[in-house]
Amino acid sequence: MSSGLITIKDIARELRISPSTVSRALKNHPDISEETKIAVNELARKLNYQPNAVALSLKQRRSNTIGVIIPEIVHYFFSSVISGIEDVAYDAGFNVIICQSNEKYDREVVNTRTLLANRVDGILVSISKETQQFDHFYKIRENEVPVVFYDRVVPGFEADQVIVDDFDAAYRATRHMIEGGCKKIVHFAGPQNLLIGQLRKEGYLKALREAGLETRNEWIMEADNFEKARLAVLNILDEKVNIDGIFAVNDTTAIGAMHTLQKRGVKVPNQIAVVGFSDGRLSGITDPALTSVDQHGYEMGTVATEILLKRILAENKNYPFETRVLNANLVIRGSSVKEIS
Amino acid sequence: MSSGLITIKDIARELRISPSTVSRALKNHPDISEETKIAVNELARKLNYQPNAVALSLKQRRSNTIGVIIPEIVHYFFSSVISGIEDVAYDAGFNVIICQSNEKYDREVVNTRTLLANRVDGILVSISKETQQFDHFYKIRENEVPVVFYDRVVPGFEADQVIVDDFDAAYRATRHMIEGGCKKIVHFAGPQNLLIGQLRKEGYLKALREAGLETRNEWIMEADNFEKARLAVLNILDEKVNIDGIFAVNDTTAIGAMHTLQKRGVKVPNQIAVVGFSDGRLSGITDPALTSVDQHGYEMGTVATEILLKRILAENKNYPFETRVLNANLVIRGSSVKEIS
DNA sequence: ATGAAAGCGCTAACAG
DNA sequence: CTGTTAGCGCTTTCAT
Repeated sequence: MSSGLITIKDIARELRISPSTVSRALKNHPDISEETKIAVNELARKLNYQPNAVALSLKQRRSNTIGVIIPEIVHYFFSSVISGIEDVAYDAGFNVIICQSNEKYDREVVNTRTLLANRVDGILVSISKETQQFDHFYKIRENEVPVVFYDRVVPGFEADQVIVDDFDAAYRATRHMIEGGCKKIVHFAGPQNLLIGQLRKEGYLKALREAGLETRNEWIMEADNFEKARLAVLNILDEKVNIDGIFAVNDTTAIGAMHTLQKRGVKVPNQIAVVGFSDGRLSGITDPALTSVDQHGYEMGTVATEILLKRILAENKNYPFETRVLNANLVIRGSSVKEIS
Repeated sequence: MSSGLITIKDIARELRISPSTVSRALKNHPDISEETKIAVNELARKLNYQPNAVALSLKQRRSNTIGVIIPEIVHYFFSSVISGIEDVAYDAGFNVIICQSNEKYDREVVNTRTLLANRVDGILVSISKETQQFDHFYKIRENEVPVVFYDRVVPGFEADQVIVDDFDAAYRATRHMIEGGCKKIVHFAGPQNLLIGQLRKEGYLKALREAGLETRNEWIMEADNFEKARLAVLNILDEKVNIDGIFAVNDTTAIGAMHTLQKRGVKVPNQIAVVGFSDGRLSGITDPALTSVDQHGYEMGTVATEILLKRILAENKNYPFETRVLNANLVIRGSSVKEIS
């Protein structure tokens, strides 16, 4: 923090008035005469006065800052969320402190400490893949700092939440594959300690059962990134597991699967259809383009921030928690549409 | 900011000692007896005391926060940069306030004001595509807040900088195309008010000239996104401009070009080779995979932050400015390698 | 070894 | 209409 910055006192001294008068003049307080108001504002502009937000925070016990804990910025979905958060916060005059957990529990815990120490007015969290213990969130609550979970929530933790209807989206995605003629669909699943991992799997299972199709435990493989998808596909091909569709828990995984299939000469979608989840920047540009579920990251960011700000600004914060479910639409592209043969 | 948070006073009251003693005990000051130290630390832990970083900032005139101005988070390159910034800042105990300019000059100006108001200890900036006027940066300097520019710098503004050798990278990329047999290469250029736009163009031109190839003004088109690339390609095809290579200022543009070419039945790379710049997540997954320049976003973030922290922590900040040039390596993939015919 | 007091920049209740 | 004062949470001289 530079020492060069002008304070209200500097203006007061120069104008031979008291700091409080300057303060009031600056906020256009009715008590102050036009004359002094003009003098003060003029000098303030001339000296390029910037009110010290830190002092304000301390005084008002309100930092006008919200904290964000995000698993990994370098994902189209998450960076879209941040973008949404940023835009809404910015319009409301709030700053955003970003903390990456890098999908690590330990780091997530430190992140919450940092944000509390910085007296953020509220926190937006999507939990890491590793997180299985939630004391740190209870600590936030004890400190009466509002939290909104987005996308990856803590099961059973009462709080505002913004999620996508993962269950339904996975169900519809799988049904789409079935309607397209798939009968033996495997699922590349996410970590089952994350609710979204469970829900996407359940949606997949529901669609299969509803259609009277076979479900098998071996058809559910934990694979949630490019490399794991590659290995899983190699395994499938080597073991000659007979399948005609892959529903992946996210796009990177789906793309990893598609690549490996194609490298091995398997035709997508005709031999094996592939569907992803998240609809990142990637989905449009593969060949064939990837069918995926649009998760509306930007919207999730805006909605979560609106909910958080509402609670921050509320007189009485004890109104019931809200769970907002965004609907995720299936974007059908080439990777799932088998050609008529 | 919640009122529930424990302060040093609460501890003092409970222990019937003075706040100053608590403060000292907490920082393990030699004057304090072991006894009280233990008592204080125990109670602090028990009450889950978190030092108020805001009060500290005010007192120490140092916020332990750095500000980041970034054009758009939703780009692989920029989000990688943030990731690098985050990691280094985090290790040094600094927070990161992110501001998106969304490529708008006005917003960038507001961003600088916000960061100054929040008394960040330093600022990392990559200027927006729109920015042509630089008063706001001079204002930062007047306030003696250190700035480091990364990737998109202000020409002529004396400051620490971290850049990629855009000129050389563009030169090498173009030469690679020439060596692969291209003779008529067009350039899809970025905004020429950005130094990187100019440098990439100049590198391209140098390679052509050096090889004794023709250069034409019509071969340089301003196209720096998917859509503009699409239109530019359509124009080329409709006008039957005879070319055999496209060097694009970034990957999105290159991919837009490739797609449109392929849709019109043009073979990439055999009829027209395509090379991008930035090496995002996208480049590996197109078909053919895109040859591109790896810009090392994460490294740029870490290096820029290290340089900034060094200056922030320096006793005397008046040592010469540093310009760090990261070398960008060309990643050769299928889109530029013509098959032997 | 501990406490009292001042001050970081700002606001607001209270007093004229 | 303006000034005085106290205080937000913390550190740091200066006393004791």
